[in-house]
Amino acid sequence: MQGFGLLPFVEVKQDKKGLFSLKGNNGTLSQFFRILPSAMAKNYPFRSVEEKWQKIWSTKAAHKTPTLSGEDSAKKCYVLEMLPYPSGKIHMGHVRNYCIGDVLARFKKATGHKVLHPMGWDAFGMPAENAAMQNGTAPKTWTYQNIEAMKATLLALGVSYDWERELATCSEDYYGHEQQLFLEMYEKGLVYRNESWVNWDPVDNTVLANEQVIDGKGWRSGALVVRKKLPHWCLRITHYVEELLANLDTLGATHEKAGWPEKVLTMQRHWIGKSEGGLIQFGFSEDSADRLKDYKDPSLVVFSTRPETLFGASFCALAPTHPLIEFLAQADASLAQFVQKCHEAPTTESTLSVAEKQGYDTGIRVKNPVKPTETFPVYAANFVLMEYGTGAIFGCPAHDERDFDFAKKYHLPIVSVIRPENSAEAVLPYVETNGIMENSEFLTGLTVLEARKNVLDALEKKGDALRKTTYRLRDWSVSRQRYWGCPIPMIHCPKCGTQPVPKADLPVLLPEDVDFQKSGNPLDHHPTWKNVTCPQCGGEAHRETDTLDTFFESSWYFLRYCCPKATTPLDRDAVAQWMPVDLYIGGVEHAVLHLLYARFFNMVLCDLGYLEAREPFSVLLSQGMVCHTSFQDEKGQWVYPDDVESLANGRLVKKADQTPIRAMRAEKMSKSKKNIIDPERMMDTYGVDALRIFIMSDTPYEKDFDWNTDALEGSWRYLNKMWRLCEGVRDDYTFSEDLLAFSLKKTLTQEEAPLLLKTAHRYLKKITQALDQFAFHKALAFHRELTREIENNVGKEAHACDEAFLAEILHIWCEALAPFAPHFALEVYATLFEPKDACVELKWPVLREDLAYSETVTIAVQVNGKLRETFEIERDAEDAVLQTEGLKLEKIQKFIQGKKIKKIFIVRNKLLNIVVEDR
RNA sequence: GCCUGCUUGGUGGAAUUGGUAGACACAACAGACUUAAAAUCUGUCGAUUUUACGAUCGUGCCGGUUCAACUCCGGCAGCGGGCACCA
Repeated sequence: MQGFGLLPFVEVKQDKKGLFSLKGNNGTLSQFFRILPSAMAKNYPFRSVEEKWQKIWSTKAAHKTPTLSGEDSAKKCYVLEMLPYPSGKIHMGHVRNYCIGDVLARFKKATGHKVLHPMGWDAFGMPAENAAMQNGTAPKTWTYQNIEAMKATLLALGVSYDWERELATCSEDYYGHEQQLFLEMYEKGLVYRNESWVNWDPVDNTVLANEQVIDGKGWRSGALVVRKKLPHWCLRITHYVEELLANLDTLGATHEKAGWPEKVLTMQRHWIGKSEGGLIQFGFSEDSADRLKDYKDPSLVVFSTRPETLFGASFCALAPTHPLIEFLAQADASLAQFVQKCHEAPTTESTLSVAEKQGYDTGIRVKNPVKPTETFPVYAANFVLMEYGTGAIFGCPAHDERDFDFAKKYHLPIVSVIRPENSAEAVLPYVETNGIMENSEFLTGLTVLEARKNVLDALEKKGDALRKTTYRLRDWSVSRQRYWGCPIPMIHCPKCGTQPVPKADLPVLLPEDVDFQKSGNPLDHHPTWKNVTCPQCGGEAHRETDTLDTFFESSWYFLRYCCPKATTPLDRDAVAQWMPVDLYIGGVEHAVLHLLYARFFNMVLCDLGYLEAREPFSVLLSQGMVCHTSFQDEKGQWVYPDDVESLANGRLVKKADQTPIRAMRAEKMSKSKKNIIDPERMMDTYGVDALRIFIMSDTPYEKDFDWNTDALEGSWRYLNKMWRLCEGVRDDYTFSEDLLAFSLKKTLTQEEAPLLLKTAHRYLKKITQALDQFAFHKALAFHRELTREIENNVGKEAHACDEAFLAEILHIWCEALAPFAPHFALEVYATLFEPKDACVELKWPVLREDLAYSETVTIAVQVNGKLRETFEIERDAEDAVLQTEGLKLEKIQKFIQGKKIKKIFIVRNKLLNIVVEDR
């Protein structure tokens, strides 16, 4: 039957199953569509498909890590996602993280890499103890219950983890080995015990991290936090500071290779905070000698990065905890009072920074080392930190804002010693370092940098200075007065002092009969656990009751994944095979602490002989947060998105009582603001693959992601549409097993290949490139375009595209989707090509590079840089041909008529710009 | 305050790294199918202007380089992130 007149050309055909379909190729009916009984227009049955493939993966051990032989080493690929804390439920942030990791792991595996893709649990930490205090569940029970629940969700998500390598950091096996590593570090001199100031909660009897101090009060007890000196176990991360800093330069991304984001490298550089300067000695003035005759040091040592400003110095300021201040306070009650006041003030660095600058004139005076006739006062000051430099500074008010404020407050002289290069006088404080020295005797007239070198040379010669580099980074205090952590394997003996636990006695196990109702560290008031005999003298001794900071566990878990069953902490060969991690994916919130500690550990373990690669993570992908609008009711209470209803007039009300709701801006999903979407509910409603596709769509991985359930539904519709497309194909075609093999073997020229095959290869190339650049959202956009091409052409071109070619096209289409939607892709693959389900994961399609470009190109024609017309021409046409063709165009003629052509610019295969005289 | 990013339709975002701005989606609107709805399919969707063909403007703002600028340079504004008495 054929149409005529205004009716489109239509062909009605009846297929094998007796269904009718219409084919048309008119503009209004360009779509191939099918008349289907409503029962046939069914959706992708995600539940059964997911269940089926997850079962197959598990029984066939599809995600087991391959063993590597020698020649495989170039093909190894270690894909790692930051291990989660088992808080109880998988949240959307996790889903995003693990989807990125899984797409990469599956893509790498499909392209022939030998992939290690493990998962585990960062299982020690406070929430488990809080749960114990609140509901009496033992931390261990609570933690393992959570692990079980979260693991079930991850399995349901279809993430390709090798679960045989799963580890929980709270297991004896893991922390026992960790204790051994701790002892080896101790033997190497990398562990020491130190007294330092901590935030102490006097009600809970525990140390608080800075983040746990809120407005100077303990976050749990509400008690006023005090500073307390406490013995701590510390790790000498500062021994590695130069390497930690220098290697950052090698980690960045280049044209040739991916690397770490520049942002993270910058943050680590700042955290390390290297500054070069000098230690400068200030002698005490003669009139102070009397008060200082019993003081241990004959002079005051100050660290400065700006020694060239010494001629403008007018005071020294010391930390309240500086030994000189402590010494003077013994004889000066009001100084002691001032020091006391400083100690009581809120103690976090952020609250310190807003506090007013306060000083106390000690009455002591020091001599200016470059001008010994001049003396100036020594203050105790609340803004000087004992932890940085020497805990003492000299102030040059003219060239430092803080010193300027201080000098004004206490009426100290302000003398300019640097003037800007181009003007006679600076607006003070002048803090720039480009300038010329003035009022500085032998330095006057020099540039700042010359003066700095000069003055240090001069002072060093006299023995009054020593060049020195200081860092912001401090040694890592790993002690926590907590129960649910790795016990520090040390013993305190009243006779022999502190002794390491003999390695044969490891692991030091956590006791399980613990009382959480008393405040303080449960290990400390356990009746028997800490009683032990001294390994040296055999006398009565007691265990260290501090446990390790949980960052300790996360600093080496990625190494243990290489050899999870090893009887030593690490198996050198296995680690050498897999390390470094090729792709590390996680949240940017770990940019500094975790990633710095892990790098440090990696270096230490190299030096302990466990591995060779000094940097653990080659490429770091830091993903953005998952955000959602948060809602508040009239009373300012947070409301779950699920409890909010949008009325026809656009207003928002509470479902329960129809009271108005206010929508706040989108921010990171968090329990406290209730702006959370439960991944499991989304998986139940739309299926896992829809969720996986959605979370990888639209937004680049590194940016924050605004949750949008409508758009998730769009991904679900996309899967249904593809599902229907496949049903149509199945009705029309049967692909024999040798068909594809035949097609792939065949070499094809541009002329032989049907258009759709060329299109498929063009998109395959784009999708592959996008994935190589981690542009997942673009890969999916291209896949949608490919789907549309297939949809628009498969019916129409049935005779022009024989079955072998179509088989190849559909292979590309299905395999390119597999990393994103593995269940769907496998099911489609199985129903089209592989009815026996023999295939448990798909290979990446083979690209026919020579077909991946079309033989014609569109040339844009511009006149004076403005687009006026386009035309089609065969690829790689000569410039002269392009020019003639372009100038021939009617529209172009209109624009250049009667004007003189000045110049013509030609970009091969792209564009033609005709520059004419403009009148 | 210092250091960093970022700024493109109603929204998320593309743009082969200087060469056709708005791919692909979400939302919205219109139409087809349907008794109706849902689903599905089709179309429209930066602004101004034009009956129409089209034209002009348009990538936070101002200026520059260039045949050609979202892209490069200089200045400004806004938003986000990191660090914050660091001597």
